[in-house]
Amino acid sequence: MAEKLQDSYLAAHDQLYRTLRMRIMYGEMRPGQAITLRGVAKEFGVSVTPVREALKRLAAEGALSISVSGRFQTPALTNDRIEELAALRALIEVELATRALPRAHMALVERLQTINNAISVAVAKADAVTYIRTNLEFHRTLYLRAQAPAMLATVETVWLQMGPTMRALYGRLQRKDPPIHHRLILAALKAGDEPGLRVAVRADVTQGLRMLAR
Amino acid sequence: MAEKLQDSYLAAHDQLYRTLRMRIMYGEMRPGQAITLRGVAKEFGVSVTPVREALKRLAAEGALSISVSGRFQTPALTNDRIEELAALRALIEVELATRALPRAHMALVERLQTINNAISVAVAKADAVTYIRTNLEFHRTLYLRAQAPAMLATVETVWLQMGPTMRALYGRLQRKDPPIHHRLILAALKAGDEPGLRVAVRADVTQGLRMLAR
DNA sequence: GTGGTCCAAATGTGATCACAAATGCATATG
DNA sequence: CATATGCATTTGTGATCACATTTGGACCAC
Repeated sequence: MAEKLQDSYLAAHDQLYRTLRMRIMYGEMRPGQAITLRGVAKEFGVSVTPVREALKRLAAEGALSISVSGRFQTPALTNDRIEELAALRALIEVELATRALPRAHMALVERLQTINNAISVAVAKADAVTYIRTNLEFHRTLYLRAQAPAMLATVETVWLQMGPTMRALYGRLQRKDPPIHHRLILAALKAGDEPGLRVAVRADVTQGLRMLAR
Repeated sequence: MAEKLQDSYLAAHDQLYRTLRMRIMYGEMRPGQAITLRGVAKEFGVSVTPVREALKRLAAEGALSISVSGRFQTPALTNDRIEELAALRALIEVELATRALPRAHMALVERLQTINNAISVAVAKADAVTYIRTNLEFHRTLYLRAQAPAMLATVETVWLQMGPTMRALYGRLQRKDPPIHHRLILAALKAGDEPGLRVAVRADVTQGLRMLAR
């Protein structure tokens, strides 16, 4: 099976998948950017076989779209699709936060605050990729406490689909302030305030949507 | 690209994907059943290359699980995982039904009633596969009216993951009656009763869960 | 200049092969 | 009879090749 001795070793197609997935989810690619089998194969020094698997997998998750002739590119989402994905985020993430709440102890809140500081730094530097990555890390860290792997996987797929678009939106946004809703989330977690937490998460998730609908 | 002239032609790996996906979603395979590249390749008269793509794609969607040594098999879900997937169904399908409600005219209700009759026939014959397929067709027909393709795709992925388990559950269930909740859904659609529709959909989706938790 | 034609390069697809690891069963051993 | 050993088979992975289609642009006609 071409696997080496160490457990940490990953098959080539899996390594490719993870690397490309991060690039897409964290906004390192523009919407509509083309990807070719031989281009990726050359960049990573492998043949087209593992690249095909990685790209097909990403396409199956909606991270890439396939043209009628089989070409791969990052998706350029319509406004309707963005609204739908944001609604999905709201539905699932509110549930995940609710399930995490009874397990959210002080140590978790402190970790979230640390991540939030990193988000503020990224905002100050206008570093879009770091902003997106740390922002998603904030959410993922909270939701991991929900002990709901299927829900988390589903919402990560949604994040993946929105990656390139979020990057493009960030450029238009010109953020200057650290995320206000994250503070509301942290306050609700500390207070054990479930209704407040649900409102705060929903607001945070749908916040970026409003500036789009102008 | 090895495609023929007609638009209806599909690439081999896509044809494989759709066929296997239907087998899994509609409960034609038992939980834990093994699938091999060469076995599928031989059955369909193709090489392993397109089979690999189809199986990897199904695995990416959670329809198949991969052992540490790379073997494919249908997933055997834990009770926790089943509860989680049912909760996901409830979240998303209630939203889809709500979005479909204002567009649900009489013609749609009549189509749903026709499908419901087919479900009753399948129940009477104790035909598990037909029951699962027509039951999902009932839901899909309603949700198509919601004009929310991303949500529909997400919930179909959940159905896919539950396929083999639903079949196993059906064997234990020994259904004798046509689905009572579907009648409640139809009544709520006719009356334009959104709260009633939400309750009915949620009950229908989580119904099968209770007999599992015994 | 505009639109059409043709051809070379680029691209995805599927088959085949070599390889390494895992599997499973027969055989041996206590 | 139970357990361990060894070996042939099975299995997934990745590289390579041939092929058909698509793409892009140069070239030409009007």
